[in-house]
Amino acid sequence: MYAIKNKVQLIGNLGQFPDIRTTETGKKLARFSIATNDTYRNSRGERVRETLWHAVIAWGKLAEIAEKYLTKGREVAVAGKLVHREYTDKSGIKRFVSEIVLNELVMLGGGPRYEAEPTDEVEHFDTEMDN
Amino acid sequence: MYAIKNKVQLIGNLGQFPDIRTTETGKKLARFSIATNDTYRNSRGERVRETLWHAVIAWGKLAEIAEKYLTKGREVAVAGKLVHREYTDKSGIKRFVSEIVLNELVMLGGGPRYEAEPTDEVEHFDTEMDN
Amino acid sequence: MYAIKNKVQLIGNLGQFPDIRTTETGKKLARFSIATNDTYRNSRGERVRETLWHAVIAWGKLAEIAEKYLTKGREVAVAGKLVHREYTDKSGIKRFVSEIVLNELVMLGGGPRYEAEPTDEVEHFDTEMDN
Amino acid sequence: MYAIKNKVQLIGNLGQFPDIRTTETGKKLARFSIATNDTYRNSRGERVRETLWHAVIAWGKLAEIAEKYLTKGREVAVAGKLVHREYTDKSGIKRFVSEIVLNELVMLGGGPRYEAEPTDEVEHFDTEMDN
DNA sequence: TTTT
DNA sequence: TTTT
Repeated sequence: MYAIKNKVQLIGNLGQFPDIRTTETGKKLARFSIATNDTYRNSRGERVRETLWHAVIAWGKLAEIAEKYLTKGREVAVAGKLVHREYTDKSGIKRFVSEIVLNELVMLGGGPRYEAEPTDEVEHFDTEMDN
Repeated sequence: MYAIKNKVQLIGNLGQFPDIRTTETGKKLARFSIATNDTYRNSRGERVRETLWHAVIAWGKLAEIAEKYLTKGREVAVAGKLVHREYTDKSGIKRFVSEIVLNELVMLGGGPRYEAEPTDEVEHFDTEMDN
Repeated sequence: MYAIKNKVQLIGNLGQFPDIRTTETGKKLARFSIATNDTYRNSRGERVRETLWHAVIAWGKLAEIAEKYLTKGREVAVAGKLVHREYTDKSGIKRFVSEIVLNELVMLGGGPRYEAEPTDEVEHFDTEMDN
Repeated sequence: MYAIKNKVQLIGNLGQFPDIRTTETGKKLARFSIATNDTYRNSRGERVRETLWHAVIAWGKLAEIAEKYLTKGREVAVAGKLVHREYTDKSGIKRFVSEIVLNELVMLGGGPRYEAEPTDEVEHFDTEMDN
């Protein structure tokens, strides 16, 4: 994709450690969520905090970097392409999901800021996906 | 929103004339879809064309400009903020939608031209919105 | 400026504390340099480090925030407009300078944090400025 | 370069046909200027038109595309990296120049169209370049 | 002149 | 589910 025609860029923090998988064809993918935080004044003049959670996916080399370096809470800047997919969930309902396919990943701030608890790592995505 | 923290930018063409509405509080909104077109080579080395349709929403003055100047097929460059909303459809199913809340709109190519003033602060509304 | 038509964005570190001034008309301005750091492999396959220094200028409220919160070495993300000016130096030589007029400033990493409100419209001044 | 750390993006028109050269090492380069146009209201409330001219340089394949497809006046969207160079002019005066090293080039509006493949990594050359 |  |  010509990035200038479809470009998303986020600066925020990881909600969880990346979820790492490998496709049948041997390609690694990493999924994680990034929170962007905003504060603004609403119509009544009150300061409101808004957090948006964005689903991102990294493939190949970027997935490997995500696996090695990204930790829960980590501050990152990412850029990628906005895509929209359709899938059918377990109950047979057709659903849509929008996500950002990364092509850039820059770690910000100092080192890992989260001490990894011995894990009960939760999957955040129900569906299997093809490519 | 600090645009640098959550920024989407698209260059593409309108799929249809904008859909214009007015909220109960008298604010105008315009909704339309933008197609971004990509051609790339797939794993078998074939040229593939990919079109992605992105839902965008413009408020207030940008909505008025969209109403006046945007036409089906028009080439535009837009920038905005990526948001994700949840709603319940008519059949009671909870659905998610991702859309781009515009703060910039530039008309490209031929045809009548108007460049929307950038509205930096995305306007926030407390009111519920239908889909 | 329609930011989408002229947009620069940098993530890097301040070389020095901002230089703060006030124009005759009472407007505050802050000037500082941001280093962007890159490592790449050159044609001989050696890892090379490249640092670029960018001149930035912030006006009004952004200048006040820069004055209060920006420190030497601070990691920041900035966005603005690329401008080019011509001036005559002390020895009478005509010189050109390119700089980024900020409209967004986000502090990254640790340390005291304040996120500048985006000022969408770059402020324009008729007055001459020294360098 | 991680484009997200140093990114410039312009939408505007070419001032002239690109100037095409080839380095001693056989690499093609194209130089051209892009005008970005802005209208804003000055302190006296008058509408002012501002045109900024940006120097851009494209290497390799992008230079070839520029040579083949870019014409005077052509509307383009470009993205690249902001660099600053120092050189000594014919009269022995040390001068600075800022320019945008392209990694994306999209032709807009009417006319023959070709969309340059994005080259994410800016190519780096050890050789000196004249201006 | 920064940072990792 | 993050961060300040």
